[in-house]
Amino acid sequence: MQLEKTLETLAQDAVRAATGLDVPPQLRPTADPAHGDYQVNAALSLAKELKKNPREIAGTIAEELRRVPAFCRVEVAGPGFVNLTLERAWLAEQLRRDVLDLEHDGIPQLSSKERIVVDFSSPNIAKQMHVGHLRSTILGDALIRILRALGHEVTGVNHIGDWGTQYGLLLTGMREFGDAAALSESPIAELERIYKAASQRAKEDEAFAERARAELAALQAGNEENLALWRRFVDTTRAELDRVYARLGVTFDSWRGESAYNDDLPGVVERAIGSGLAREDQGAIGVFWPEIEGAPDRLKKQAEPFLIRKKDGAFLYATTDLAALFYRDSVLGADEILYVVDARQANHFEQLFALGALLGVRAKPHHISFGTILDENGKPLKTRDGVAVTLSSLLDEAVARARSRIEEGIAEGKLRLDPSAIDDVAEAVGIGAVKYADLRQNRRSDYQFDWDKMVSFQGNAGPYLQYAYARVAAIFDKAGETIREPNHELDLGEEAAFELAKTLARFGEAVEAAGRTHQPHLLTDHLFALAKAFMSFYEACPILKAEGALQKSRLTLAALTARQLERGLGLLGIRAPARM
RNA sequence: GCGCUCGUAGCUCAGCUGGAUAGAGCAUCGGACUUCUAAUCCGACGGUCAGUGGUUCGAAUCCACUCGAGCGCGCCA
Repeated sequence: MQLEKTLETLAQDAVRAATGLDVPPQLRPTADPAHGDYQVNAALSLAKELKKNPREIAGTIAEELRRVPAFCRVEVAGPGFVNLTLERAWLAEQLRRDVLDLEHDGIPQLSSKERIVVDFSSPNIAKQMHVGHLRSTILGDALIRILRALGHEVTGVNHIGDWGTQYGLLLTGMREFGDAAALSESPIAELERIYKAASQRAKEDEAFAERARAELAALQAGNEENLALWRRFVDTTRAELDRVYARLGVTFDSWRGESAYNDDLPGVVERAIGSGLAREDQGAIGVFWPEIEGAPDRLKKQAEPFLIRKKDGAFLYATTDLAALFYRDSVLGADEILYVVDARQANHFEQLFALGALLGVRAKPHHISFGTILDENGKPLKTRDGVAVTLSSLLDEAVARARSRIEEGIAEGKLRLDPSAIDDVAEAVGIGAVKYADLRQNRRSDYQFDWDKMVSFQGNAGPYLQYAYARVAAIFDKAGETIREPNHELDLGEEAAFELAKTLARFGEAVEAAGRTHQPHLLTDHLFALAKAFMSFYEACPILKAEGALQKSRLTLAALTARQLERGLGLLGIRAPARM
């Protein structure tokens, strides 16, 4: 359920009844438990408008709130706060709806469903995926899962870099010194080798460079042989990428990449020129913002144009992006388009979106920007030799560290895990830790990657949540029930049970807020609070040793916790093993 | 030069539609395992919210300036 939203509605009704004004009630959780569970602050800001003493206004609001069964205590305090204490029986009754909601576990189903396209991951063909792709991939995947859970119709697109000038070098390089066997064996490594050698050769050997340009021109003109070889590059790379995605548990609805828009590019430029927005300058074609009526203020002051065609007639990625924007708007019929891309491209997207709007694009685009992954010294994460760390080596490292911690735990008798399950659990914990470490942080800021912190497995980290789930799952193992069975009356008399219930009752709004604001860290924050509340409950309120109605109540709270943890982790793309 | 993002506890970060004594994790210190799994729990310590001024009954949050950091800025993606 959405506890705060529910209470806010009740409070707004009370404020309206008390003052005649339909204004936000300013409901907030209290900072200090001595002030109750929630407070309504509207009286303070209404004082000026109503020309009344804020305490007096608070008094009349409190009067209304005392009639609401959700609260057992309503008090005016300080300069005009209205402090509210939840009626536990009411909360128990409300939470029962979530207990019975086996389909959604309390996640609200939005009435205004939208068609959303999410553009994420987008690696280049013929290159290893590296840490630079990590955030986009797991952030995009989590957002898709969250938005779908809320009822939106979502299409995940991998806008791969499968077209461009590098293919001239690759085609020529492959023919002159490529190794067909190596290309089949480990395609990306071979393509990277070829590309490196070819670009070096092109600098030293003008004839080679000329051949590469000719092959590129032939490819773009539709030469069959070149297209076949290019397709081989794409397909073999794709197979290798698929292995990384499978490991991450990430899937796409579409792999429509740059090459798919190739034929649209001349038309896109024509359309921009025809509308009077783009013009020629020094042989190139672009949009000069100070000249554009209706352009956003900031862009009006920008001297640099948004170029969509180079002076040699070639197109740029701005052109491709514009073509993709049109396609997603008119062909896919998107209401919203999310671009999960590095913050450094903010200016590019600002211009792309502004131009799209001026050209009549109806879909609402958002740049879901995120910061750079830094090392412990605050520099962009690289290997010792200055190369970007590959994604698979990073995952290998995480899983290896998880495995050694698991083996340690088993040796110390602290973890109970069958040896045959170690591989699987290490994979789930290691990869879950990588994902959680990223998702738990506000995506806008850069984030410092720290192996020790991430794999310390203590506190606010993925394994903590997985451990909480494994603990609760073990109870149901022993009880011989599934986490979907118990649906008994709740008794929230004990503090730990009440605290847990309050957290459980906010799961729905945590998912909703994470989706609405495209910030998965709002969900990780909530899940951590939930796991923590459960751990306290677990220590304070034994379940299997309890009896009668009390045991049933505790079992039901534990069951709902397990369901929300499993589903919540699932929305982040993190597995929850039943044993660890 | 123009623009964007950001400075919160020793470290890594939440909080920023303005509300009571600024939160969490890690680290440090002290307690709790013949266990429903101690990757846990309970407690303690720790902050002039970069600085200055302003708006307000009230500012970490809004505005201005200063200092400091990162990033982006015509034919790469």
